Amino acid sequence: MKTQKEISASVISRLPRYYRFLCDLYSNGQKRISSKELADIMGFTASQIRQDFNCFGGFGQQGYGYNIEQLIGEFAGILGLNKLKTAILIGAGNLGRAVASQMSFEDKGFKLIGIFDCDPLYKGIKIRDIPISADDSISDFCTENKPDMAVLCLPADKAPDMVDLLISLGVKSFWNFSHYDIHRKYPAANVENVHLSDSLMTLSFIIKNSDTGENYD
Amino acid sequence: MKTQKEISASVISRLPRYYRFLCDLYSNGQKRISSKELADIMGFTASQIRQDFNCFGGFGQQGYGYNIEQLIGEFAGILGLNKLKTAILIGAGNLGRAVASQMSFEDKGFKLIGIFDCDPLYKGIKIRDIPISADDSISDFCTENKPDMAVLCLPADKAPDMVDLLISLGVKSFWNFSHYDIHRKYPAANVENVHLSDSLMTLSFIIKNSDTGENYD
DNA sequence: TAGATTGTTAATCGATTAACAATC
DNA sequence: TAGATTGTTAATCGATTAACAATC
Repeated sequence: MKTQKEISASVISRLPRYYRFLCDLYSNGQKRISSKELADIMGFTASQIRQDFNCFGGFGQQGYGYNIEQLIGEFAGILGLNKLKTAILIGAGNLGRAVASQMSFEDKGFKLIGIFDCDPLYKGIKIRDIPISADDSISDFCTENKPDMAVLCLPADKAPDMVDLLISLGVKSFWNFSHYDIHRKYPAANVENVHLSDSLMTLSFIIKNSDTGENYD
Repeated sequence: MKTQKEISASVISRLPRYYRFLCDLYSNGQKRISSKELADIMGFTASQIRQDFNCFGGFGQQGYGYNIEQLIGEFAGILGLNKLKTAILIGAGNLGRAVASQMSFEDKGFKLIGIFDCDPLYKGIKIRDIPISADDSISDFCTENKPDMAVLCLPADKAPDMVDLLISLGVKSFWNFSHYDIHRKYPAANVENVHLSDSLMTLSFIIKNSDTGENYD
């Protein structure tokens, strides 16, 4: 097993995109692709694509290009999508329910095994066959089921205590939709933040700057 | 009005974060901050913060630091949050309803003025006092109300036609939760993509690499 | 074989960090 | 004034692009 060393943040940020575009191409029936062609589709340079791919190994063939099906397999491995990870959802509000019902966790190797909310209103309602449970059952559930990851869809003010609890119960990874900065207190935790409001502010910035006549594409 | 020139993508990506942290500090009652202190909180270097701020002007005072309230005002202006932009939501499924009901559009200068879905099941249901309308009323609505931005919460297969329609109706900006690549066909459009599945794959990658013993924080 | 395209090294470009004079 | 901290220039570092020999 080859040890990956020092993959830069820039490269990492492009990996899911490669996977996504390659899956699209494959489902359109395409079998092979050159770095040049992929570059045109994705808006990168061919050089960059070859550099990125060669962080992980020589997947191509001179004079031919890359086999798309093989590449998809390689990237699935690189991203760890084939590795089973159990997940729980904390917070069954609008966003939590949307994430639980729409996100294809399975495609990424995650299995959702529990949903929790402090509001008794939701208790017993099922999403994808998983009943929403009360917050106070989290400890027992985690002790028994040892989930790997928690999706945090709860308000920022409730997040700190919840993270303390989950960390103490052995949860090491977080998909964090709240605005609580987990890394500050727990630098060793695996954290991926989703800040929808940051994204909307970025759009606001883009719009403002396009309005002033600066071109922006 | 000073023309902004050449703000790099790296700087832009940090702007919402600055705004968010500064608002937090302000709501905690803090009045001033030095680049050093902000750097410690945000995990940046003080140098970088001063460089970033000075893309937009000299907001600080030697020997004192930065006035937080003033900075928030500056960043609101930079991000265009004070500029009113009207928005419509396309797609009132789980995710669309979550975004419509939870996102504070107003804080970012956006006003949600219409919600549309092709499923007649939703017709008439109100979210935040805005009734969900049928898809076929979009043309008339846009002609009359000229929305600036559309939030796309519809499936990728329906996105291309919808974007064609919206562009033809004068919509120039998109907050795009679908996986359709708008920029490819419309490079001049203002687009901010939200790819939740990319984010989840990134977490999968982080988890996989933490498991192999590589440390990752 | 000839043509195409990779893998990889070298060159360029840009972003981050360090340093320090200016100044509040 | 002395101390602190900015604004800004210079140095470093890393990422992207270009080039080309290797090879299918």
